[in-house]
Amino acid sequence: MPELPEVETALRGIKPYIVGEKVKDVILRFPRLRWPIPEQLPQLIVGHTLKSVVRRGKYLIFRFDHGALILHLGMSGNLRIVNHDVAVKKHDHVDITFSNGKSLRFNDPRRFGALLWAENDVHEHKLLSQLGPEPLTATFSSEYLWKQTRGRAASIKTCLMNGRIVAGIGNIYAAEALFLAGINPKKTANKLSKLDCQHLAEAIKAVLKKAIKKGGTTLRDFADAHGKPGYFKLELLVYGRQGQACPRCANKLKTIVIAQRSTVFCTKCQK
DNA sequence: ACATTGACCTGGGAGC
DNA sequence: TGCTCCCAGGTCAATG
Repeated sequence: MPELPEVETALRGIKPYIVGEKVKDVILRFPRLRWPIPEQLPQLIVGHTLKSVVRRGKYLIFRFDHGALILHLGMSGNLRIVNHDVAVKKHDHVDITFSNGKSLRFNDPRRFGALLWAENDVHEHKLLSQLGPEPLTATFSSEYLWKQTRGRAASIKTCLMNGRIVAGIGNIYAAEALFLAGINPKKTANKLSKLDCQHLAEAIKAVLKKAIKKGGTTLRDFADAHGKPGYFKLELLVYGRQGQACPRCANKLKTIVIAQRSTVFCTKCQK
């Protein structure tokens, strides 16, 4: 389920049920995700109080006084809040049970997700230390995008999906933002004008804000903390709409492959 | 330093 | 119905 708006939606859904609660138990049913979940996780956090949960890019960080859990949903991960005695489903790999009787349940069919423990400063962790700025902060600006794209031979879409340049943007929102900005996804990053960068930075912020407001995009398996699906899908302008009419000029939307990911765009509106 | 590709997984849908 | 093939929201690690 996972680009920035979906992770943000998951965060908002789970936070009220678990922050300030003490961890009662950790159940590892299938600890082999992208990397093995540390076996000693129960000993590390049982009895400790969850102080806060924050998002960084597509990662969620669960802070304790003595360290933090880093969680990534991969391609198919999902978090639910359930009462501790609710029957498990297929691919419910981990439960973190809290003293209020609620469990945070991590389901991930494809197992590209991750759950790791970081001592000390979590932002110094290998997975987080190289991340670029959050796209919804002032640091991510037209000027920043201009500087980052100078000298880059990769396509602009590849750059948007590069977490070292900007965090949290994936295949859906890269396509949507490029459409909104009227930029061909295959355009060499270095060839973007200053005006392109301005339009693109604005488009990224606009599409992410709107998606968060709508509660993320549901393709097939994303649901919020209560199992309720997101509703943004109907409003996607280009993603998944290959062969259909461009919402702006009615030209037929085309698919190309960029960096092994399918990319939908309008050949007339996006130059 | 940057760009590209392979690899890791399961499940759903299309086509035969 | 059932099989095979293709595709899917990510991104690290290895290679050029």
